[in-house]
Amino acid sequence: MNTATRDKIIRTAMDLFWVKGYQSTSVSDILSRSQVHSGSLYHFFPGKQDVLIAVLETYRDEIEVGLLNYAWEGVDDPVDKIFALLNGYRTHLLSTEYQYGCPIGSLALELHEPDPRIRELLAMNFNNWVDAVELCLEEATDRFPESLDRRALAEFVLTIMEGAIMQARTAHDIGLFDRNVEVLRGHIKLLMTQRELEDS
Amino acid sequence: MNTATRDKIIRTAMDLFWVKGYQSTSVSDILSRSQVHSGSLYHFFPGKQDVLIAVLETYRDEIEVGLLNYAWEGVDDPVDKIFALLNGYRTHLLSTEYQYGCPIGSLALELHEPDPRIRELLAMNFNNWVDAVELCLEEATDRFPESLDRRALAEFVLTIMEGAIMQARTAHDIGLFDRNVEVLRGHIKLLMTQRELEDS
DNA sequence: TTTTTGATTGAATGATCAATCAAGTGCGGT
DNA sequence: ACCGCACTTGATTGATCATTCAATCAAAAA
Repeated sequence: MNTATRDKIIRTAMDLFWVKGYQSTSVSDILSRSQVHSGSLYHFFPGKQDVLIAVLETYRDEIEVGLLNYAWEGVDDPVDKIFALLNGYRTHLLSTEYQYGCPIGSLALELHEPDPRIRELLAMNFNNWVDAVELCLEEATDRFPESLDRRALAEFVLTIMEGAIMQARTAHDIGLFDRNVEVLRGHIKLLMTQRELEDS
Repeated sequence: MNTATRDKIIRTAMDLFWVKGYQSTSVSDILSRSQVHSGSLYHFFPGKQDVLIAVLETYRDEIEVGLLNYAWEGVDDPVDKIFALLNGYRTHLLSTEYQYGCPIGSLALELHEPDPRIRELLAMNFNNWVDAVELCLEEATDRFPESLDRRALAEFVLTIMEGAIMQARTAHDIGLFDRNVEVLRGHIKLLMTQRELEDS
């Protein structure tokens, strides 16, 4: 199988879906940008929806190399890692003038009644993200109260990221992102203080 | 001006945009559902986008009667009000099998490069929501640390709502909503405990 | 009564959409 | 040399899209 063309389609679709969304991206947008002809696209994919599936599978398979390794370069402390991850999205927002938010979050809200496979892939992408944050929390387990529900807090961090991006993008104001992250930081500090009290 | 037809169009569009989103709702969807003919729609609105503008203006104008009064029925305590508001979205999510999330949040993420007027209306809707929560926090100002940034916490509450809906809807799992709200509740309790320490 | 005005009707338009397909190309195997 | 097959080309299809418009209606104003 000629992987080059297939991959060119996926990479182009990844970018277009990210910036314009799924519905607003036409198949011919993908074709003209990727310099591929319609017959080739339909040779590899039964339809537009299957391109989306391939895109979501790629995000799922590349979370480590495409996101985490990049955001965590030079960061060792597990708690710092969490905020480094958030800061990655902040940087993207700023450097693209609020055009690039979270590709998964945007798609999740855009596709209201998605195919079960698509919903599952979206959920899986969220899940992997939460897993990564949960791992950080587990690494730092001795700094948090024993009773902490680490999974719930990891899900909470995803929520902050998505909500902060949504608000900052809508208002074109990075302050909305920063204040949200600051409140999260305050919460995490409070949890750590609580643990210190437990230890003493 | 015949307000009846115009209003029928807006109400129908409100519902369709909420469930299907803006792009996935065709003008003929609005026409057939509202039993209005295309000429009438274009008599009142220059185009589809102007229907969206009217919808967003309606949300903006009716936040009190359409959302707050409903969610806060029989709730007096300002802190309870915040969670009652969140619970309103939870109820909608459940009773519609995850079809109805937050209409503003969905539109905000779906419209990637919106007309400035639309972006402004989306921001205004978020802003009014945050204002309402901030007012609750001000009513309860004596229960929170003096240094509390009430605006930031109100924005944070909106973030939780949007993020929690996004995750619960994607996974079709209300647990994701509930756990997010529980973490927020934990944070607010911690803030209140902090205030008690200040007072003693 | 006649005119004016706002609202309605619904067929028609052209653009754009996702998807199709028959004809071709190039290459590895025999 | 020949074949088989994966891939490419690009014109074409039919559906659907937002929008237009001339004709019509109803009721108030003149």
